[in-house]
Amino acid sequence: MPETAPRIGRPPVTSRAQIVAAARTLIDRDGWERLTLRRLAAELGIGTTTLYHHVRDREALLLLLLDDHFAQVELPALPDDPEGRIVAASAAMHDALASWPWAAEVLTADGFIALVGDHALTFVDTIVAAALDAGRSHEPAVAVFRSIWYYTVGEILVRASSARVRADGWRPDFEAHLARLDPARTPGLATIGGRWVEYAARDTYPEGLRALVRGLLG
Amino acid sequence: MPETAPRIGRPPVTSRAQIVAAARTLIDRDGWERLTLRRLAAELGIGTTTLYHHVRDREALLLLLLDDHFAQVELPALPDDPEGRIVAASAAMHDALASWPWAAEVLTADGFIALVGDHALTFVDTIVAAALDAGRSHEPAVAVFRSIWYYTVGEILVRASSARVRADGWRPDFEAHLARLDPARTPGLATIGGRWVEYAARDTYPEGLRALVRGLLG
DNA sequence: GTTACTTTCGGAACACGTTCCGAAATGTTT
DNA sequence: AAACATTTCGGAACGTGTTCCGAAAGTAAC
Repeated sequence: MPETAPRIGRPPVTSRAQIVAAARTLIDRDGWERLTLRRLAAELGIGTTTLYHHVRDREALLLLLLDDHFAQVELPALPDDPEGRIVAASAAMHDALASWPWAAEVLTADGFIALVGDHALTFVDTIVAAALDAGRSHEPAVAVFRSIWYYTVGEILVRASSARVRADGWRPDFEAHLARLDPARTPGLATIGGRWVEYAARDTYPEGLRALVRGLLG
Repeated sequence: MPETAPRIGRPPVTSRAQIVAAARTLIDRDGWERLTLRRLAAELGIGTTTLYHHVRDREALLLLLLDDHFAQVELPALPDDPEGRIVAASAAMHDALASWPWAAEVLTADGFIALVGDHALTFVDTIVAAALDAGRSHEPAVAVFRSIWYYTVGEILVRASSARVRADGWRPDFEAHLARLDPARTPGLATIGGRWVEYAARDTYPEGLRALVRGLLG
């Protein structure tokens, strides 16, 4: 946009890009959980309130960070057939998210719509376009993407949650809870028992994805 | 548990059940978004800090509330074939969550494992047991449940998010963002455009579920 | 009755995200 | 120069979830 409008008023002391950059610095130095708006403002040498003139929300900032991460991820070479393209793009999307330690936190910030930032849309589009190619009409194509998206985010969240459960103390609690189930009332779960937790920790994304895509397109 | 241990020390002024009941009262009276720990303690006539001796966390309280809701939901009559059983139980689980206006908030509180409270397990078990019946071994049966769970929660979250987007002002933002897409870079999304938002608002859970289950068991 | 022990209670304080609203800094007009 | 319009800045304050740690209230032993 080469529009240089009248440019009236006090000039901004900070840009959105600077904020994102400072946030990344802060995260790399002190860790994700120490990223607060106050600390971020201090890092930039501005008042905390000022952040709100550049970013709607803490959540909006997180989405900017997520998109910033997606900007550095490349879509791999894709197969020709639609199904293969969907699988490859989904796996790339999954890996991009899984390599981001704080993805779980951001992904649960606001559901699943606004989350799709500018750069992530490349991945989204590949999947939607492939579903269209495979003969789906508009609404079903979007539905295909959504199912894949749920599965992708879900598997990441479950694994993150499983890690947190292991780190805190209450993994024994949960396993004990499973073990204490009444086999008459919940025979299936009683059969599985503590292995539930074990399974949740295992990354079986690719297999599940292939089955899912086959079902969606089949 | 008829164990009556020595019972030493100061007797509790409140029980977990009373806390949950008070929370429900508060929600019914003032709305979900006004449920805070301070107000809850005030409702009970106890100090805010005291809540923490009965409940680990705000999140733990939400999970108790969710389970309390599931305790009032009945599993419908189920077909004989495993696939039909899975579909029916999943739909019941979905309806139970969808009828809970604050489900989205709770479901994103902590991922997907601890979330499965005591009463909800009836639904979980029905699905897992049916997958076992359909010939799946332990780990795949759990994987089947997880895929269904992701889809169920995801569709609820998307619809909740879509409603919030409509309520706030930034639906136009997002639609405009979609409309502004470069058709060369994202041809699929450019084709779909603003209808994305429209589709997200539509409840197509049953159709999607049937396709999903067919894929998972096929 | 006194002491010791165990458990629950809750006031005070902290950091957080967020909002109100007035101050500050610029471009434009007179 | 001066007044105005427009935009950004940020201090103060609110309500939130959460933790520290000492006070309170009971039971058991002496």
